[in-house]
Amino acid sequence: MKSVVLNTQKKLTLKEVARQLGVSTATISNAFNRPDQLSEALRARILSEAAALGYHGPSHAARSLRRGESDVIGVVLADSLSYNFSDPMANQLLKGIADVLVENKKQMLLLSSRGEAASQRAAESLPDGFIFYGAPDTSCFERIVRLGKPVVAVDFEQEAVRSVNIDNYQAAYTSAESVLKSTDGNICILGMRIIESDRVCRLTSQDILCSSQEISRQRLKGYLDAAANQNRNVSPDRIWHIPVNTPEKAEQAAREALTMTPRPRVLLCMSDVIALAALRVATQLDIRVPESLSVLGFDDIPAASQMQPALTTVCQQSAEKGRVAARMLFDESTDSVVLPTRFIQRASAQV
Amino acid sequence: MKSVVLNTQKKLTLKEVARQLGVSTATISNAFNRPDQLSEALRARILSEAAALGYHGPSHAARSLRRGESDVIGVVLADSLSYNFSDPMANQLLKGIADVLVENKKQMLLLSSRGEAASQRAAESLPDGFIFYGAPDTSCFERIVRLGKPVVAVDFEQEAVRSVNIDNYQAAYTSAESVLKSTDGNICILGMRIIESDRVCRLTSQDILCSSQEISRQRLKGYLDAAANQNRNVSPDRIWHIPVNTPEKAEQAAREALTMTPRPRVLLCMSDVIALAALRVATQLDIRVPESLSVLGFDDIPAASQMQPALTTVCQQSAEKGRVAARMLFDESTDSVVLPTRFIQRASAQV
DNA sequence: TTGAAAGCGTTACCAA
DNA sequence: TTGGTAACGCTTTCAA
Repeated sequence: MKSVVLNTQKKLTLKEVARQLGVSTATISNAFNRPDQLSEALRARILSEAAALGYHGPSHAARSLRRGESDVIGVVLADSLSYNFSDPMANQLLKGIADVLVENKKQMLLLSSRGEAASQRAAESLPDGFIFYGAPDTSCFERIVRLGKPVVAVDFEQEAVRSVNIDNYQAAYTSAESVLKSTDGNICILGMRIIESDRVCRLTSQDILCSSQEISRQRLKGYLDAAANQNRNVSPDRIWHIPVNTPEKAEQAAREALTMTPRPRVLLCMSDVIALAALRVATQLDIRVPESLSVLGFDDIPAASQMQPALTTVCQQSAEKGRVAARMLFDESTDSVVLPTRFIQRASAQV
Repeated sequence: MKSVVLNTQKKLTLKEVARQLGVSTATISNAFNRPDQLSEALRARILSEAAALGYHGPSHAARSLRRGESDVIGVVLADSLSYNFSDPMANQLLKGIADVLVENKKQMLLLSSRGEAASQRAAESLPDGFIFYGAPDTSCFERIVRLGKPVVAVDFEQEAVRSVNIDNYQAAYTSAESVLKSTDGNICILGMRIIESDRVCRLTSQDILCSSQEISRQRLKGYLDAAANQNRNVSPDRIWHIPVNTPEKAEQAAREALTMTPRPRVLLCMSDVIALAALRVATQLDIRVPESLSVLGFDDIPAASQMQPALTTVCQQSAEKGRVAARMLFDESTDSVVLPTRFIQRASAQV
């Protein structure tokens, strides 16, 4: 990359500034890093003259090589950055993390655990600590954990790494129970990433058997147990797999579900993005909510309460998750935590 | 920060690995950075043995000190990171930037131009280039520009710095013209950050006079000119200032506007966030859109087309803005560009 | 294909 | 309060 030449005739280093100001390098360094090590007057003079010279502070690379710290925290996202920026939950999480990083004077480097190996690996040694959001690529995760720096896992669990989670099973069970208790009729379940497939489709009885710790599986189990508890069976062909949590895919699944016969009376959705899509499809199909259809969401994203009708859902404070995770990075004595969730009853499903 | 001790008895450096594997440091370095400089077999052996030893690649700090490049790009946001994560336009922009950075094997460091000076300044020398989103704090901007590294400005203009913009005046003028042409009656304008105030309020005639290059001012001028062109005057007390582009503040302003007498027949909103809030308030007040009220937005965020009724608005491809800006960083021969916008007619305002 | 050695720009120790 | 100086871990040139 070419660079604009300004008042710089040669590379301006701390050493050079020291020479020009007639003081030692240590003094310049102290002026920038340890105000208490020199007189206020001298420091002021150095700072202003350095700026006049065009020197705006020590090189980050040299500084962090020498100190062994970069003041940068890496946030490793399970999916591509691109995807995460359009996911409301990820945004809330990042927001929470950002708040705490600012408080602690750290900067935020965004990484993806699916990132192209070679190019990203070089950057992995930069941060002083890591927050992983969502179950990452295993090799990436292990590599980073081996660095021996503080690591916090959000929304998944791994031995020897502290984590921030919610009880997905319990939250799903409780919310579904509340809704089902007061609403008879057929049930459909819409969830993201239940199986390995990149298309919207229904499950098979085989798919149900597989159990795992993944979020979607936990929620599925919660919904199914709540239904079973009322002697209501949900057959696999009434459960939709949605490959990615986007409005487009969700609408497709919702349309399939709401046009099947017999039509469902209750839609249990594993995310608000899905539930909101379902509400839109219901409107298009002239199905009245909650009179003819109850819709349950999960997450409580900002749009959930703004929707008409407002969405009944489970609130998980994603920003708070981010804050807690970031604080764990700075306080190594904190243990893993399971954050509480709250069932929020609004208009889309009466209780 | 304490660190977990694993199979590491002492600090594992490239040099140490070289010693243990019985080869030179240059060879190890080449194994990681220049595959063509040694035999495939040797490289494979080195990589695997190094990993076994617990060495996962060169230190970023040392590497970037030596090379003078970090492979990190800084994205400097005008507001706090926290705010940007809840702004749909910012998310789209970041998404676009992320796509191009991944292609070019760069990592993304998030900075705020309002960030606490001291803590952030140290990190400012890390990136190889910068994208500024939104008019930044002047001192931060100047400091970074002086670094002499590639810089691209998005949504504002500054001498000597290439930028990516849209024509806010024109877009506002054209869209307002289309809507006003077919709809008589009173007009209200709702915009964010028109004046310096942290409360929702109406403008005064004095406020109108001040002109600036800021986005909101440009859009305001566009709306006012389009109205004037039809001999329709919009008095200052029919123009609302909203301090921050959030649904809450926007709803407050929309409620004030929609309950005033005489009630407006047209609402020109400077963002979709505001326009969508207005649509919700209209629903609450039983005002029919578009029969009794036309609402015009700006941005075309994803939620705009999902709303009932769908929002008539101006599409500015924010993700594309991000992509273009990022590409400019890597191709210094590109000049500033003004991206086109498109008027999108949907249900909230008939044309 | 490999080895030796010279910095890259700082910080922090120790002495003055 | 200040100044010299030895690392920090790596890349790259040059010679073998």
